Amino acid sequence: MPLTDSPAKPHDHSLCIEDALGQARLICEQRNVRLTAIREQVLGLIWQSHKPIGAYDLLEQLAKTHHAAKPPTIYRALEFLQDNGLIHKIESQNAFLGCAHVGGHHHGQFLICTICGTAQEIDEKIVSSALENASQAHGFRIQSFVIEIKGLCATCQDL
Amino acid sequence: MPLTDSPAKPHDHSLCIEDALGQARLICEQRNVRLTAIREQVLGLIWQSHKPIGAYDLLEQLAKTHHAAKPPTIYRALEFLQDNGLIHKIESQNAFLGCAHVGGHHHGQFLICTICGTAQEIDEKIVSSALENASQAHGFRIQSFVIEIKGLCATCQDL
DNA sequence: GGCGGCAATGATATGATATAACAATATCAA
DNA sequence: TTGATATTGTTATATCATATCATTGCCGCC
Repeated sequence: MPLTDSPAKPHDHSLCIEDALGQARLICEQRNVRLTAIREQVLGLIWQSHKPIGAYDLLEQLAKTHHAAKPPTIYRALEFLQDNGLIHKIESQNAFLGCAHVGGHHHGQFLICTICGTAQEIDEKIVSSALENASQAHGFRIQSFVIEIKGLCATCQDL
Repeated sequence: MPLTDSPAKPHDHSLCIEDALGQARLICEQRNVRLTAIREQVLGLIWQSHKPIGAYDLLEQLAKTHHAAKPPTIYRALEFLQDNGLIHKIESQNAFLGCAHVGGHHHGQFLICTICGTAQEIDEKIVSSALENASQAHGFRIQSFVIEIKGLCATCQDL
């Protein structure tokens, strides 16, 4: 069962990527949307790292094989991937990350290490229900949320 | 007791502003840092709205009375105000908001209305302890966090 | 008071992130 | 095949943010 839940643990990351791409193809087929070559390539580039990656860094990578790539090329692919729940944007870094829980509801919770830069996506019921309770207490109805927790991952604490 | 906890409730907002500026002067005196004219003016401009405001919108306002104002002018003031816990940045909007709980620890929790744009700062123990629990479960040590909840405020739900 | 050091601001330039608008091409169903 | 729609190409520009160095202001110290 690849798509390891922890970027901190060592693992064969090429399996993560293949798995993510495989899931993406399935999802897109189910949703009847087109995972075109550009979109798939961008998703692959995003999955090559457990760190969020910026749009212009992606562009630089993409441009190596796709000479015509320009900012809109990347941003369109990113928009598509977000709309279909395949990636998340880390708002506090203007950077993008593969979604570790495709298919589910789509607001992530992220643990972002301030040393190594990895971002681990979690999906903790205790967090979402706390948000729900707190919001209700203020008469507020949730549509979505941004949860970005900064600190030290297990590995970097031991350095 | 001004500095109302809910921008949704009607209130005399000029009191909010005066109160915020008064608190800011106190804090800066205590911390032995200078709340200069520019910094105070920027803080006042930020407090004129319960909506997060962008740096260039602030610049436009500031420039009306301060002809020399340029982007660095604003960003320096914003940095100072953030460093001293007087404002927050809303990461998902690249915009700034007065801090409703000056003096305390400094990561906010925000309820942001997708209709009217107001952002209410809350400080719910249930949320912070849920984040703490969830992080610990993953061996992660929290340094700070970004919590931005989007949805409908009480007022806009009734429209 | 004047002088030296540091904090704050001025000024210019540029970097980094993101989108608008329209043209050209590809895909696919009828 | 053709027409409708989605995708990509292309150019330009909007928006957000910082680097750098010069100048000014503040304040303690002699």
